[in-house]
Amino acid sequence: MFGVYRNQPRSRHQGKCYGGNRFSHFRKGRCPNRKNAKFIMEYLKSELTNTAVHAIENLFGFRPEKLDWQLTRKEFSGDLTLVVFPFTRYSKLSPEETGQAIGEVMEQNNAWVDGYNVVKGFLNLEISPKFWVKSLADMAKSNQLVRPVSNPTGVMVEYSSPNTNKPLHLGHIRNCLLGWSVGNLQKAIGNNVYRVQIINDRGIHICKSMVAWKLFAGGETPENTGLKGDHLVGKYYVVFDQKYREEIRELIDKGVDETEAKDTAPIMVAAREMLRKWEEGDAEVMKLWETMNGWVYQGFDATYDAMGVSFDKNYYESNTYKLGKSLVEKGLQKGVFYREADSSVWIDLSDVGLDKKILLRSDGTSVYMTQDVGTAVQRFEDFDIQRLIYTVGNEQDYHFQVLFEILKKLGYSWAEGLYHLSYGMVDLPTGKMKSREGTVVDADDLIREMKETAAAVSAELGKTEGLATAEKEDINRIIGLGALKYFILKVDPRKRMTFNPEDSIDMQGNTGPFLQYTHARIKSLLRKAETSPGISENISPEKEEIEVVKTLLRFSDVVHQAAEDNSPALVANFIYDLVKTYNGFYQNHSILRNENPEITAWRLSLSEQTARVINFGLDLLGIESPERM
RNA sequence: GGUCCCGUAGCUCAGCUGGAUAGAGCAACUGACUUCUAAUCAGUAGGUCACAGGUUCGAAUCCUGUCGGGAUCACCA
Repeated sequence: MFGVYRNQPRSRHQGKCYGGNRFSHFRKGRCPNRKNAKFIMEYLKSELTNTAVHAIENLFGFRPEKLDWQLTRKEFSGDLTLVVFPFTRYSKLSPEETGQAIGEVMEQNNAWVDGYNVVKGFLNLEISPKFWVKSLADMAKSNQLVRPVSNPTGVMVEYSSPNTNKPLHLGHIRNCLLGWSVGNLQKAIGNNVYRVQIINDRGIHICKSMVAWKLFAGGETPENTGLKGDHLVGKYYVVFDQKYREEIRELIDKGVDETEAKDTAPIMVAAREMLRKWEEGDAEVMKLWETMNGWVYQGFDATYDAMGVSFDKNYYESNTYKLGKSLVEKGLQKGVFYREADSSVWIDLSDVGLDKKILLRSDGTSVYMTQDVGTAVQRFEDFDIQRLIYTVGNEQDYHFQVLFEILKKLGYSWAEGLYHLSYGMVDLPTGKMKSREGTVVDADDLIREMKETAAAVSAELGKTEGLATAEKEDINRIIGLGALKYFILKVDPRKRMTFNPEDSIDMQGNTGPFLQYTHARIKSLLRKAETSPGISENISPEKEEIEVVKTLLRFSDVVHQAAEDNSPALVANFIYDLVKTYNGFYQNHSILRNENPEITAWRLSLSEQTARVINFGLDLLGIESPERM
């Protein structure tokens, strides 16, 4: 049976880095209630909807099911726009006349509507400045920025899930940042979140590292070399591969054919023997295995810590790989599975457009799928959860399609709550990352380089002069990581993305540091202010200020949408929008140097709420907001 | 070959249940720091939304097909 290990077994996370898709049957099915799909302040919308529905009913004798509201585009005057095309068949009027008729009634009947104009089939309503002033005041008073869901559920998020034979790389970074942020999003809307990973700690890959270490390391340890544990083990995985290829070449030179050479190279034979002993529970092998995995976990912990991600529970494949066998028995009895003549067990999913899939080998052992069936059941027993989100690259789309289908057929009601957060590869300009060609971007290296870049930019701009070294370093860490995380998270998860290690990640424009900078600048403003932020009824806000309020009011809906779509990118793009809008205001209006203290107080309040939303939003992405930079 | 994902400015990306003249950043060019942090702001230039049909008052968005890129279809994980 060992002959089947032709290559390193793949894990949840492979050497390649990964683009998601949204094919999931469940994606569309599970959220029929999409009334919040438009990021428009609910309150105003519902107020206006009532008025508009009445107006349409009285005018045209027909009651619309729902209205199409959108924020008025900048090039037109007005704040909110109602699309009236759908009503023309009832009004028997032109789109312009229809809009005029509705607009007139709305202006008369709704206190928030100050005026209106109609362009083609678009009714643009002008909302009273009082509304925006009131909204900001409400926001400043409220202690929550995101409306909680009415019935919270338990949500488990799985991410990272590495192999234990080499360090984490850029692909894991995307995976971890996505998983972490998706967990944050669920939490933000009020769900209970459990974060887990499944660690592929057994199998031929770790045996390769073990064999190579035993043969060539001369007793090297993380302690006596100063190497991070995961890098040390990864080093010997590379050594194994080099040695293995040497041996194959030698055998081929002696006239052995290639297939046989690959099969009989002594170091590979030794690795297989080690795996066999591991499966028997051989004491010496187990001890080495535990030691080397221990090194790896220490290394992983350091990287997770640097990334700012953590887990509530780790699952280990050495514990779970036999799970699921008893469930197969159950499935056989129910007739969900069937047994072939050679006694292997299968499921036929051709009724749902999928193939046949094996669940037990003819020798009775589990496969990846069996294990995942077992682990899923285990997790729903371990935790009070209704949903389980797997953050795994899109190369495993098919696997999860089959997995979810199997669990449904086994009759688990929670199977409807399974979701594969399928994300795209991270490519290099030259194509895929390949460990053999040494083009893998190491996570630790990348994080370190980002901090160095931040330090260099900081020094060049002279921004942190006069601060203590420790504080400078902390700021550089926050900015460097912010740049990296935002760079990755602003992209739609399911799309593949290109990363060029030659260009360092930018710190200007649509970047993490730009958002952080805006936050730091507001904080500085608030420190310097002699007036406290506050709201006066008499304020008549400027155009730029209203734009900021409008943007702030979208936040809750954006977070809900992002949680529903499992897309941190929506939050990232929103914060960028907010910051652009705020900076437009900041650059054009003086805040502290203002003769009217009421205006200063209002602008400080606007700024304070903006900083609050930036801070909260960045936190959802796992990005810290510096007080100064 | 079957199935699935992707294709928007030179580059990296937005564009939400179909809505107005498809938007940002980078790179290029022009302007704004004795004034709250210029890691900023304002502006110029840059597009047959891969292509062809269809549905619709209206399509980058939905449907069909074609082309291009990728993934997957193991008694591997």
